Amino acid sequence: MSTISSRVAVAVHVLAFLAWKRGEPVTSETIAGSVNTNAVVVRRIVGALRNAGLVQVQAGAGGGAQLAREPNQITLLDVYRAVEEKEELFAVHQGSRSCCDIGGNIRSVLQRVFCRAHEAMQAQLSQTTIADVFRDVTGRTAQCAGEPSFAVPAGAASEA
Amino acid sequence: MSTISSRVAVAVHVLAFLAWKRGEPVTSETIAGSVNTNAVVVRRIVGALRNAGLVQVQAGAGGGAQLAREPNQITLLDVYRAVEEKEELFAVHQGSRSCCDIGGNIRSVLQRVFCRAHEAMQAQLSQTTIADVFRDVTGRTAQCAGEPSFAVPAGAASEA
DNA sequence: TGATCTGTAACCGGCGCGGCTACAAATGGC
DNA sequence: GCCATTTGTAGCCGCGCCGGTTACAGATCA
Repeated sequence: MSTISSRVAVAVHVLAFLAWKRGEPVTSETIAGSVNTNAVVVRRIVGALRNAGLVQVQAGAGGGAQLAREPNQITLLDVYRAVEEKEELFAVHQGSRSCCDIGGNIRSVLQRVFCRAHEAMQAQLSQTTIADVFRDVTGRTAQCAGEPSFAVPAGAASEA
Repeated sequence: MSTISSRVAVAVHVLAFLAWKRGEPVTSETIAGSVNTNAVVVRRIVGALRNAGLVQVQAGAGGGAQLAREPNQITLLDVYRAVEEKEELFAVHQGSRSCCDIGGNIRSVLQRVFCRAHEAMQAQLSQTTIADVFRDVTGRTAQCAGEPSFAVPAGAASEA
């Protein structure tokens, strides 16, 4: 279980919405209407996006949030890092150091392997921008192929 | 936050331990000593590995778990899929369908993008085997490629 | 000044996870 | 057959994260 929190998805939604309402400040209440959540939740996420320099926010009457960059200059990796401050994707337990070679040394090995996997995921995220998402969302419900193929020799080990 | 549960890390640890105690059944109590956790937790994870065909388990006196494949025939992707039945890595909210184009269509777009990222991570996991982990942990190469007793596919549950 | 909007703290309920106990069932030694 | 060992699994608990909500101070503009 334990998925990555929906903050990433909500943040992408917010940025796509701001790309739509280009130029005018949008209030957290309005955004919350599209995202279908609470305005405070939106403000929390917008705050993280502001800290990352992805949006500009102005308080007070007539205020709201706007994009701080061109949509094609914001990758989903930027968004991921802005709202998910986790540094490790995989949790690693603490092996028993006084038992055997395995328990004493496996932690660092696992951290290295899992870090590579995490980086591969982030590299893929960096290939998509808010502009891409905006185009796919607004452009006539672009064909949603639900079954992507797998470019991995995974079966090699699972049947051998 | 919300990391992937430590079950993956524990499962890899268990398999590396079984690769070390090659040939003899190992009890959940013994494994728990190396992993530094509870025996029931180990049994839960070993059960998942058994369902995935990665280990053989025998109940009763003198029982325990053994590898069901060569260590170099078990990838971390196999392990990940065995213990983490989650199909989606990223949680995606439900946008408001009655608001605008964004809220109504973003869900499928996000699912597609996040699915690609998830697959990239899995592809990287498939590049590492239990034999690799065992070698890195112990500094030795796994004693593989000489043990014929392990090629038994399914029918022979009891050996020796 | 008053209305609007952000920023943030505080609290809540839900849920996944790991640790733990307890017990039935399977298994092998005697 | 009997007993010790071990798995399998059902519960229960506490912890921590997450999203939802209320409340309120500060900023901003007409």
